[in-house]
Amino acid sequence: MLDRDFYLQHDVVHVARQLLGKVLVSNIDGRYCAGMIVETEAYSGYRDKACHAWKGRTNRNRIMYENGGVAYVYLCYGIHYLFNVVTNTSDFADVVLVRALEPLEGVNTMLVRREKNQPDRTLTSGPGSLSKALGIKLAHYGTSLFEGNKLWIEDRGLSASPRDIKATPRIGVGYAGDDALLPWRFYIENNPNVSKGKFIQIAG
DNA sequence: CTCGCGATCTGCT
DNA sequence: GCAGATCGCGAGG
Repeated sequence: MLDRDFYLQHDVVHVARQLLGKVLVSNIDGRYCAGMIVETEAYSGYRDKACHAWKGRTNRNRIMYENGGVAYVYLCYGIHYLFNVVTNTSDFADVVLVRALEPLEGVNTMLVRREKNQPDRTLTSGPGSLSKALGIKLAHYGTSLFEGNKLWIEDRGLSASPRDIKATPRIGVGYAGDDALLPWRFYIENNPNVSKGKFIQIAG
């Protein structure tokens, strides 16, 4: 699994790019699942209006201020659990949101959790969907990603080549003013599992 | 305590 | 394209 030093890197945007092609593994409720990360977004602490840390420390976001390498999970729209990786050293409150996976192992378990009969490109596409497929819930708030056995990330040598990585503005953060335009969403081009969310297009 | 709203997904049109 | 689901957070009284 990726070690502590990977998560302590200071450039969260770079980490978001590096995570493409890495493999997110869950061993939750006795079920093993793995998927290659194909879409991420970077959120950069108090400097970034789209980041939950922009308004300062609260009970919900307190884990973001820890040293990198733990999970920040929160409930969105009262329905979906969104999984983030805390990065950088303590007090920066940088995180990477994992937005989509390509299923690799444990597909049957994912199907059961998602209440589907057949795999399709939506099985782990979108942040709420992938959390449901992997069994990630609020109980995993603060889970260590480098010294536990529930949730971790591996480098299996699948990393995307730089020319296949595309950048766009982040999805669903229109309220963030100028920061909504930052090209901090990254995905692997032509991967069918990348989410189809709406985002603000940069002119040209 | 109340209230507005959100880093979404799905199904219907 | 659009509304509904569903609830904790965070601000304000």
